[in-house]
Amino acid sequence: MLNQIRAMQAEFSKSETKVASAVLSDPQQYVKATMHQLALESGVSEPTIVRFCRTLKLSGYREFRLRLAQDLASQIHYQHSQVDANDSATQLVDKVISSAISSLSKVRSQLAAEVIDAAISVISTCARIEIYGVGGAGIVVNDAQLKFARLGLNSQPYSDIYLQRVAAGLLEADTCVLAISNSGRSKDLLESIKIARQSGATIISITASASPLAALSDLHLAIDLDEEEDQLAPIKARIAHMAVVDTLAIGLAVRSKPAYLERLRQASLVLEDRFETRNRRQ
Amino acid sequence: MLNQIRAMQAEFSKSETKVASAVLSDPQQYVKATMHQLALESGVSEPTIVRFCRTLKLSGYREFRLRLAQDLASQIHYQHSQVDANDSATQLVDKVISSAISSLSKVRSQLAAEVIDAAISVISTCARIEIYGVGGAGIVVNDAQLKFARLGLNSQPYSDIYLQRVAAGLLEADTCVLAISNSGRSKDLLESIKIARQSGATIISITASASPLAALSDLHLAIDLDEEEDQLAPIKARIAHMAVVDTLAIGLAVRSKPAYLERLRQASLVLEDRFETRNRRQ
DNA sequence: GAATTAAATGTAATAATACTACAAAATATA
DNA sequence: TATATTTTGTAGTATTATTACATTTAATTC
Repeated sequence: MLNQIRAMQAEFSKSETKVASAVLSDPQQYVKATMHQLALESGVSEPTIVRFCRTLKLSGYREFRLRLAQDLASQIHYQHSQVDANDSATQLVDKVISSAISSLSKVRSQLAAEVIDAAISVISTCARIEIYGVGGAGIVVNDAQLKFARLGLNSQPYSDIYLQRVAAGLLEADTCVLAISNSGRSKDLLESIKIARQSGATIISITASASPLAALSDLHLAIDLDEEEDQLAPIKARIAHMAVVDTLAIGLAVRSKPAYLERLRQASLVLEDRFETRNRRQ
Repeated sequence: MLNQIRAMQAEFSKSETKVASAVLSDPQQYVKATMHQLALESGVSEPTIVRFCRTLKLSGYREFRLRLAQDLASQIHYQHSQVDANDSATQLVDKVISSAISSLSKVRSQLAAEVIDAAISVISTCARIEIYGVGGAGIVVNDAQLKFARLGLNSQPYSDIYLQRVAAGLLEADTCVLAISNSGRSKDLLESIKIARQSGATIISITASASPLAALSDLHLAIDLDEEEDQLAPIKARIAHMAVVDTLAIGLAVRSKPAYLERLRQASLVLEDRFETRNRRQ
C-alpha cells in the first residue's frame, strides 16, 4: 500500500498530500496511531484522514491502519535463535522452520536474476551437466540430478570426491559442471573443479561470494548466509542451495517449452498406476 | 502470535479457550471483525475478549487485531502463482522461493508439537531406525539418514521398493520406521509399511492427514499441502518434509544432550583439515 | 457437605475512536 | 465580479473498545 500511496501522489488534494507525506515519512509510527494523532501530526482535520483513506479505495481509517500494519509486517524479518534443551516442542518447530524461512528470504533477495538467466541458457544448451558437491551438499547434488533428469537433461551427480576427479578429467568443452558448496572452501571440491576447468567445462557454482570456488567459476550464483556457526547452519545452507536448484530447474522447464514440460508430464503419467485411489505425485 | 496462542492453551480460562479456538479456526475472518463480533461468535462477553488479549500480554483488542493482521500478512505476502515462460528471471526467483516459504509456513502451523515430542522419544530409544520413501521422497529419505547418522543413530535409508520390502521383513520389535510420502497413497510404500508393521516395528509417518499411510502409522506427523497439481507441487512437498526431518533431528540433538551434541561436534572436527583457510562446515 | 474464599464471567455504563452531515473556505469557471 | 465547484474543517453522531461492578462458578476449608 505504501507503494500505492507513492504512486498516487498526483491524485491527492493539498491536505491529502500532507497526510501522505506524514505517513511515508515514518510508517512504523502510524501503525499504532489513532486517526486523531495522524490528523494532528499532518496538520489536517480528521475527516480529511477518512477522505484520504477513501481516495486509496479503502473503507476507512480502520482498514487503512490494517493495511499499513500488513505492509510493514511483510518487511519484518523472521527472527530466530538457537534451539536449546529446555525449548518446548512448539518452540522447537518454530525456531527450526523460522530459520529455514529466513534463509529462503535471504536467497530471494540475494539471487542475481541475470546470472540465473545465464545459467539456465548454459545448462539448456550444453551437451551434458555434472553436479559436484561434498559432505552435506551431497544431498543437494542428488536432488539436482533428480530434477534435471526429469527434464530429460543428460546429468550426472558426483558426491564422492574420487569419482568426481575421475569424471572431471573426462569432461569436454561443451559440458558444464554445477558445483555446490556453502563455504566454497572444501579442498577436495576445489581440486575437482580445477580439473574440470582444465578439461574445458563451463563451471556454474552455488556458493559464498568471496570464496575460492566463486573465483574458479564462469557463472557464480552467490548465496551468503550468516557467518555464525550454529546448529542450524547446515540446514539453512542446504535449504538455500536447494531453493536455487529448484529455481534453475523450474526456469529450465518453463523456458524451454514445450519439450521439457511434456517430459515432465510424461514422467508423472508413467507413475499413475502406482498410487492408491486418488492420484498425486510423490 | 497464532503460535503463541496455540502454545498458551494451558494458561487460558474456559472462556478464553473458546476465544482462542474461534480465532485459530479462522484467523483471516477475525482480522476484519470487531470485538463484538468475535465475542458473539466465540460465545463469550466482550470483556472476556479484552481479558484474552491481556493474557497474551497485549494492551487490548486493538493491538490484538493489529498483531493478527501482521501475522497473516506474512502469509499473504507469500502468495504465489504458476511460473510461466514469459516471466523474467526476477519473477521466477520470486515465485519459486515464495512458494517454498509458503509451504514452510504451512508446516509451521500444522506440525503437532506433541507428536514431534513423541517421535523424538521413540527415535532416541529405539534400537534402529529405517527410513522409507519412494520417488521424489527418496531425496528426503537420504537427507534424513545423513542427519540421523551424524547424531550417531543407527539408521538406514531405503528408497528402492524391493530393498525396502526385504528390510521391512527383517525388522524387530524395538526398531522403528520413518515413512515419508506426500500423498500417503503410493502402493509400493504402503506394502513395505504393512510388512514392517507385521514385523513389529513402530511406524512414524510424515504424510497427508487422511491418507492410507497415516492410518497404518503409530505416530503421524500430518503435513497437508495444497491439492492443486502445479509444477511447484513436488518442490513444496520436498521442502516441507525436509523441514519436518530437520525439526526431528535438531530435537533429537538438543534433547539428548550431551551425547548427541558431542558427536555432532566431533563429526565436524574430523573434517577440519579438508577446508581452505577459514573453517566452515559444508 | 455446607460455608467461605477466590476466580471467572457477564451486565451495564463510560471512554475512546471513527465517521457523517453540513457549513465555511478556497479555488476554479463563466 | 459573480457563480459554481471543490476542498476543508466544525460539530455532532454512531460505533467500538474499555472499565467498574455485580453475579456466577469453582475451589478450599472446616
